[in-house]
Amino acid sequence: MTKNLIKILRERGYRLTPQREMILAAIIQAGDHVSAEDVFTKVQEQSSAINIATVYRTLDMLVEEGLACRTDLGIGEYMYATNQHGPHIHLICRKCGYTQDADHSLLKKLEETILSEYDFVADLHHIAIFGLCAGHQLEDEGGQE
Amino acid sequence: MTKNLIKILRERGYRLTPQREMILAAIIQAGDHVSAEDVFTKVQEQSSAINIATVYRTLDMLVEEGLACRTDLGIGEYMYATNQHGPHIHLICRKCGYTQDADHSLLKKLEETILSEYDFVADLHHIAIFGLCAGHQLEDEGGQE
DNA sequence: TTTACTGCAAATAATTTGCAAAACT
DNA sequence: AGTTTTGCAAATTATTTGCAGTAAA
Repeated sequence: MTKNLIKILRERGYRLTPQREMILAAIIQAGDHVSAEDVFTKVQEQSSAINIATVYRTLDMLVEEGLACRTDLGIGEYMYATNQHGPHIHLICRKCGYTQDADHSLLKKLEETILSEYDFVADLHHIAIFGLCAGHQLEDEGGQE
Repeated sequence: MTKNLIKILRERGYRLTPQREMILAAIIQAGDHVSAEDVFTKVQEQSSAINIATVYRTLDMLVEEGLACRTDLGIGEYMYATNQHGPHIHLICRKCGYTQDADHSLLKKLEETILSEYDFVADLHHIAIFGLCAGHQLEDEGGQE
């Protein structure tokens, strides 16, 4: 896994540094979306010799290279995941923040339609959809808690 | 339009201030998604007596009240629109930022499925979908520009 | 050796907040 | 009058950046 990504990066002219190895390992092991802070913390557990700026730079580089994706889950910070992390939909309750995953296959049709009708390749691997979870579907959505 | 929202706000116990009137008018007249800055600028054209903090506070209040929605279009700032702004999908090219709107009806099925299978009321009125526009669909998505 | 990469600390940039003054009801 | 709302300026927070030192290749 990690080896894979490292190899790709080297092929594309990037240098292999222990920081990058650790960051890659962390984001892959997480097996889920993680924030830059999450990665930073996780890496610090293994070695304290890393800087948050490096985490941001590496993460951005991975996204640039199409090896990871960056998703806004509405919590004020971007979340990252490698593309090896299976595609899915995030359903996020705007009242309580409760998050559940929905099956990605729901989007197959949408993806195809968008491509054929708008000539647009939708990147729906880790889309976030906001709304109301079962426990918060009262009639007055606008009411203050 | 504006009167409508004002009335609703008053019914909910909010006070009517010229600032709020101007902000409401601006966001409604825009007829599209606007940033807090956009609103601020627009309102300043009419009257210079308004502060950006008030714009943010009013916009947040409208979202809280369910009268407007806040969408992240991936440009580093949130965009706002009243719910009177017709629902649609934003297709945003991650290479060039080019944005086009797609018909919201594409999501009807998705919305229904999410509700029946996950008991989740998806708020898909102004969803943003990232991907690649017609001009940027090269085979190597990861290549650097 | 060469040039990319990192750490550090300061810079950004959007948004939020505390508090006293102003204004709606 | 009483309480909400505003303006102002400072605080926050996530992320970015300049630059000199460090380390892959």
